[in-house]
Amino acid sequence: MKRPTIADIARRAGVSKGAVSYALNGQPGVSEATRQRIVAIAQEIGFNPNSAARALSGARARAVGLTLNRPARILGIEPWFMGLISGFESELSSRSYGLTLQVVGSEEQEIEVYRRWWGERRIDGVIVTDLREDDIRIPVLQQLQLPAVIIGGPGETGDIPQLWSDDAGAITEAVRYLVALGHRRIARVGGLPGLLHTQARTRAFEQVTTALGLVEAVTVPSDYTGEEGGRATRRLLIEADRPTAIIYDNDVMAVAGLAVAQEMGLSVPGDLSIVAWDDSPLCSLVHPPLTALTRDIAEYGAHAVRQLLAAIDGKELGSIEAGAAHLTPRGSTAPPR
Amino acid sequence: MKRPTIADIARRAGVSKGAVSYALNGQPGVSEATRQRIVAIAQEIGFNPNSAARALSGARARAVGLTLNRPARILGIEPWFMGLISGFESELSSRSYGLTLQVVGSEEQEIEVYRRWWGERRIDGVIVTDLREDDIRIPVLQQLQLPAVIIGGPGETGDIPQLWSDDAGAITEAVRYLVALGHRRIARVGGLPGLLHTQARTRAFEQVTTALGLVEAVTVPSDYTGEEGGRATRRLLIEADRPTAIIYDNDVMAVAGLAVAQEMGLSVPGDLSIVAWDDSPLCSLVHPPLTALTRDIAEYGAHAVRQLLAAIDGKELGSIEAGAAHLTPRGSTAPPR
DNA sequence: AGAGTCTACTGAACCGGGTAAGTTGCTGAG
DNA sequence: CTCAGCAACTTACCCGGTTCAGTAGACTCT
Repeated sequence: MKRPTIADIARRAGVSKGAVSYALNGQPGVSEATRQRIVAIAQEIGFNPNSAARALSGARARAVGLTLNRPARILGIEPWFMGLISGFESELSSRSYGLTLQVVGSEEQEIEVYRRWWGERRIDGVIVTDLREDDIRIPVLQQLQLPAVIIGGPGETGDIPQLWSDDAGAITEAVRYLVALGHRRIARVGGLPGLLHTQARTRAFEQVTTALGLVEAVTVPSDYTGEEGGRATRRLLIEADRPTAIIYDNDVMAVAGLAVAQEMGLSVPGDLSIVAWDDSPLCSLVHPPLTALTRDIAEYGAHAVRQLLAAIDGKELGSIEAGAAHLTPRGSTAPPR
Repeated sequence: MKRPTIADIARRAGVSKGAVSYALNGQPGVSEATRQRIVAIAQEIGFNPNSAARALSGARARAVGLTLNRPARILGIEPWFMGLISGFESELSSRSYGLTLQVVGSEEQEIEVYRRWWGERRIDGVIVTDLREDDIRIPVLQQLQLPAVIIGGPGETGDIPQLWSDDAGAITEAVRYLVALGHRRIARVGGLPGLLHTQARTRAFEQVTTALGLVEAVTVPSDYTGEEGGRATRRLLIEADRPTAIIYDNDVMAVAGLAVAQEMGLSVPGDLSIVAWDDSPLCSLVHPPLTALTRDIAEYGAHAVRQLLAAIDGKELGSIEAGAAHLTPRGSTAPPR
């Protein structure tokens, strides 16, 4: 089956290629009657503009890129990325932009992918996650002048727009809630310590626990995986004065922590209360269902795409703070026995 | 920063554009000395061929497409798709192909996406999942002559190559194992009944349970979500002669089933044994860890991509049966009390 | 020596859109 | 009547690769 081109439409409409292009793109230069005739023909023969030809002349690829820097076995179970992707899509598909994905193994590889995408003109912009201190990806993006939006932070990103949420406020709410229930020994199992949003959470956790006079409110660094989250939990629970509540930096570690508690014969929430960061179906799936810090990840992703498309169009929206996560109490939190 | 083109290389090397193209693509027509000089210059200035220009002349977009037909909230937690994607990537990135993703809401929408991708020449082929009986996507793919590989089945797909695994063998192994442990009342919570591989599993489950003389070995249809899986489990466990073992068609439903059992005060594996289909970190995350039917999903995906790239190159590999899943016993199965 | 062959290129067309510049034909003002 | 001005086009070139049809020069063969 041959793909229809604007030349086919032009022939059938008895006009030139240029007129067809003007008509289909809503540009002035054709009469309303001709435009409607051309649009009707395009509809009829099922015309879709060749994206390569368009990209070649218009310099717009109509696609954005996303790299996933996580080992394969974690990706599958991390609801976070898929939630983001769904959010991206909802915004992209309505403007008929594509999403190009690439799994990478390191930040260096990620940079290589950005360079290649840029050189190939494959994408118009990228969405960057996992912002770090002195992030080595930022100077590359600036040098390439590749439109980008960074999710995570806040941090120093030069003129690259960011999107972050008020993690400090959320964690403060969670700690206050646990204290109100009567907990005094609260611990936290953190995400990758190198990430800026993890650091922001750690600082906020320290501040609020100090302010409330909680002793031994430690953060155990971890890496978002179930294995590490479980190990960290075990280390916390074998202490003589073990915590009565643990806040986890993601849902996967929280579920792993729940399993460790059960394995050690502790009842949740009787002996241990659990709060997960980032609500996902996973939290409602287990027994007891987990109290979580909920935020709309898909909406978060959609927001990032809107910022990116604006940047691509040359309209800088600047950095934006999205709504903070809020506490969704479920069965995993209760007053300590 | 200006993107380097072959014209830049040609100027610096003192040859024509054509010679540069031959040199970089390993075509005959340039001397070895010239080729090395050109490659060195390309390296030095960081040249990447413009993918649009390439697609426009060579008719190869160097990208493959994947649609995800699941509601957003399920996608995040279904390790299956992300596992597949990781597998795709490992094979695609080594040949510097891209992966274009699109979330869709229905098969009709999925077909629209295929038509658009084809018209736009955005991709060279697609990977199709969730094969159904009399699948309406197949005639469209054939009409468009869009190279494709179908994951799932086996079923009638005309000349479109398929990739499937021996689900019948795997489920037979699981049932035999449970019977060997002493179980006589075994139930199954199935996936979406419309999918061909679900039907194959259902038939095989019926056959093996009949052959072993198990009465009341029912399959409760479900939809792969935790909610539905939990509901189906509850329905099974309130029966007077409730099953002592349940096989679930995916890991998410199995975890939900475990939670329901715990919520009803049943011990796993004491009162109820659980087997999950498709092993993922999720199965090892919960307590007790779930016995699962393990297969290498990433390898499965990589295999599909190899088939697809062969089809794109005009070399039909035909339909292939991948290795069957095998049983990984963990703490969720034991002899019934 | 002259014809034929081969290597190593060059030049130009081509892919399918976008768009600046040019060309009509018509209207209306002076 | 003439000419400016405008709408409604057409023409032609551009994007950056690939590829086919030459062609110059070296080399071989008789």
